[in-house]
Amino acid sequence: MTEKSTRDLIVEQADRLFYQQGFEHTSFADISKAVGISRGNFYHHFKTKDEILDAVINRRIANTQKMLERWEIEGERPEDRVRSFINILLVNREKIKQYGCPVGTLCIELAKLAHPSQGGANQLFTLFRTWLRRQFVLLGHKKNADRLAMHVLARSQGVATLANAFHEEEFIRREVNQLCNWLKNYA
Amino acid sequence: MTEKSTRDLIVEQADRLFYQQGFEHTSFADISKAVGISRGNFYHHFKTKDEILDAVINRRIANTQKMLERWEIEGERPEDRVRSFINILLVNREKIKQYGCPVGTLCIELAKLAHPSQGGANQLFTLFRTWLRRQFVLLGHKKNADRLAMHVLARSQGVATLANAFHEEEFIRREVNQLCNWLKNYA
DNA sequence: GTCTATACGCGGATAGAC
DNA sequence: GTCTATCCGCGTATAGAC
Repeated sequence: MTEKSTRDLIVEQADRLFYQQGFEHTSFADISKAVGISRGNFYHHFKTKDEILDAVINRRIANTQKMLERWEIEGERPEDRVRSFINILLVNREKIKQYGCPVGTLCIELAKLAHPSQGGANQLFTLFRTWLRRQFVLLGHKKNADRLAMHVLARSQGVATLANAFHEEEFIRREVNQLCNWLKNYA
Repeated sequence: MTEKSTRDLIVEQADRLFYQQGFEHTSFADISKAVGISRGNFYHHFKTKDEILDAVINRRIANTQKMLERWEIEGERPEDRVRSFINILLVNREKIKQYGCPVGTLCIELAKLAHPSQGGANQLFTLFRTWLRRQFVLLGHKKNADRLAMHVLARSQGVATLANAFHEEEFIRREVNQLCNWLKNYA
């Protein structure tokens, strides 16, 4: 069991704080306090805040890829795998009600900031899009695979946004069930 | 034709800038520059930035109410009115691709900031929710009216978020058509 | 690698003249 | 009502000791 490097700890805490408080609203002081190091030490690992953001995005991309691979292995049939995706709305419902979807909210924030790392954040969406598309191809919907992938993505984003605003658990359950029913038409 | 007061001009420009750049990212300097007044003059009209935010939210609430009333009058049948709502995704597609949905993105930002005006921003969602619910009641779906209203809201939010990330006009058109088709089941 | 001290600019907010 | 001048704290970033 190798110990986590300070750098890893910084990225880990920044990841959490960017999600919970937003990128711009999170200061170096917040992160250094969370990690338990001085602000000065910080700059030994990252020169700018934007560098931390890129590290956080890369971390999220790596974690997402691992998760998608896991779903690919665990889900026997493609429809089971798509259901794994839909179900994160339920699995993470508490966090979503508080902070929204980590992918959607970051992309939205970076778009408003006209931030250079927008593309990196959007890659997270693309990861899901490509993975979902593959599942629909496997289900025999090659021609409409991308259309169907985007539809599932959009539905789940909408649920996350309204769950964040209204905090209604029943709403999430209902929409998840509905989306799973919709999926049956293509399985 | 009465002239616009400076106060109105401030709220108008703040409204635009909060939408385009986000609330936190917009500074007093940005707003005063847009209005063409000095920063000091500013405080004659608003004591704090939060006061401007509240004024912007109230302006949006008033404008939304007017729009909903207009749709109520213009749309003969309830299904026409719901279609007016769905169609704003197309009417405002350029702005949505650039800045997302004004309601959704503000609510998400204020949630991350744990801002006291969250409730005010969420009221904008409630306005649409209540209005949509009434249309579904008129369509004879009294029991499921709120469920259907939330479904339409969620779908449109999801489309806005992905349109912002991917900038794909075809995606918006497709989803709007699909949602209009879905609506036919209830009309 | 980690710390303390510090520079520097910006954003929010105030005072007071005109 | 509008302006200029100014204060103050915070946030990013740097220098340099240990």
